[in-house]
Amino acid sequence: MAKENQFVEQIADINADFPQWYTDVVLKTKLVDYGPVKGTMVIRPYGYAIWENIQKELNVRFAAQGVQNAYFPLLIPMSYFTKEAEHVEGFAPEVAVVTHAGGEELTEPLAIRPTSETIIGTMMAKWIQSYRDLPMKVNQWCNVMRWEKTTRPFLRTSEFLWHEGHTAHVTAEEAEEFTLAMLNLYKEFMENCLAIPVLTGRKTEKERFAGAVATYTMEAMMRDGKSLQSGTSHYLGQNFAKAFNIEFQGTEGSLQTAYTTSFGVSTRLIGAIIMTHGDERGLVFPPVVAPIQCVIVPIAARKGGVMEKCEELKAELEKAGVRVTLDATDNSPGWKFNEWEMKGVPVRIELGPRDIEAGKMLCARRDTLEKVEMPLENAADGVKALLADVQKNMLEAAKKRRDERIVYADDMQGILAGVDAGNFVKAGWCGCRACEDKIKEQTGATARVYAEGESAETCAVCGKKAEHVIVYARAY
RNA sequence: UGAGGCGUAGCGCAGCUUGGUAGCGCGUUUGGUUAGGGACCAAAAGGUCGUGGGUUCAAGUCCCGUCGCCUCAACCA
Repeated sequence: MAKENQFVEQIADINADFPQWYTDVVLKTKLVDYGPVKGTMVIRPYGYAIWENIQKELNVRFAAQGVQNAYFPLLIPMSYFTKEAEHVEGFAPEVAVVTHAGGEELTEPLAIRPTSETIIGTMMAKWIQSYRDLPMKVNQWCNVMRWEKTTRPFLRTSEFLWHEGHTAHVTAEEAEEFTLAMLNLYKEFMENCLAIPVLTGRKTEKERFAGAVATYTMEAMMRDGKSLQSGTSHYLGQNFAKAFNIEFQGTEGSLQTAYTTSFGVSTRLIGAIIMTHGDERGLVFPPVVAPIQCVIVPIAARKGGVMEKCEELKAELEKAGVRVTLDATDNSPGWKFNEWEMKGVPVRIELGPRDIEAGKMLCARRDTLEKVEMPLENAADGVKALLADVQKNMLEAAKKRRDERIVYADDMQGILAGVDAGNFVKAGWCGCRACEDKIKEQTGATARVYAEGESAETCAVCGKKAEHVIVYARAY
């Protein structure tokens, strides 16, 4: 029992102190470390592998939508930002600027990109002349920098990795349609790859991206009931196209202005995975993006034939495309069980002399902590089926946890009580900014997303006729 | 930027009230015994106590400054 407590002390209690649990778990599992500059993080191999898996999954989906990868420069002339009034106002406070280079002061300061609409808009203006050049769909995987006041690994760092897709279209309808197509692409990816259910829909004016006509979001519920904006897709209308002169000749010869979109998800998604699925033992990774999908723990490893059999099994699983590791360290089996559970590996195989003799292996799944015996024969098939079931079960479990915590309220008291209890709260809204501000002021909750297709009688704040239903939650 | 907390070995901490030889646990290294839920024995390595100044015969400890980190609020993916 004393030993048990010793283990528990390694990470904070997830229920008692969620923020501390989060910090403990990301550091102790070696996903990330702090960089020397405040707000920066080092993404360590175990964490970066998740990002690479996310990239792989998204790239396939982008390609299917005709989006091509490219790369644009890190440094953007400051003057580009001033071309779109709302955009510059929204980002000015958090832009880092290079003023000196080569030992001299620059004639024009250079912004380190906080996002690339301005430079990509400039380049698109150069590349687009005819309706035949449209639609143009590019994406880049890159880092961006936003000088944030307070930071947390993955969730909010000064520098972070993301992808940003940018498209230009002939008509508003086509651009809007594409904006929603990307939102749906994200939703499918979140559910099938990360096992994270999301609420999708439009943001209120207040929460809209600086310079967009409409911002669509996906909101995920974390273990503590708070919401995490996990990705956005923006319909930019002609705001940027006009500012950067993205113009083309149409079929009938007249000069027209394009309609543009942008969309992105970031390394914040790694934080979302951790805070959606994690438990008192540590991380729980969905198999599709898990850096290691299966770990083999040899039991009584020095006994004859055990390591050989483990190596054999490892080779078989590798051949079948399973990301597998054999833990050949000298640590005790119990130590390894706890370690790999903390690291969130979806399936663990325990293989000892007794199993080998019986032609079996013991498989422990991380999501439910159940152990099942499986035949060693055709082990890869069994493991792959188990991984698939873990993936499916994780989404279902997360969806169930979330749905139990979506409640309705019809006044301010109800919203406050709801978010205090760690819920998403749906409530009627008249549509005015004053009521939206008042909710934030009095409850700390913000309007996360419109609950589309739902209706309510009255606004929870002013009691006037409700025009919309809003999902309110406290957010990261 | 406001409020609180913390900087002592790789990690977690004690020591500070009342100044007097730098400590504990974990980890690491070496050798051995172990092995189905964080094993054990023995030996060893590892510190300008965040940093600058002051008080003192003497500062991890007292005083002043400064830097950094964490949590909570405001801003944000």
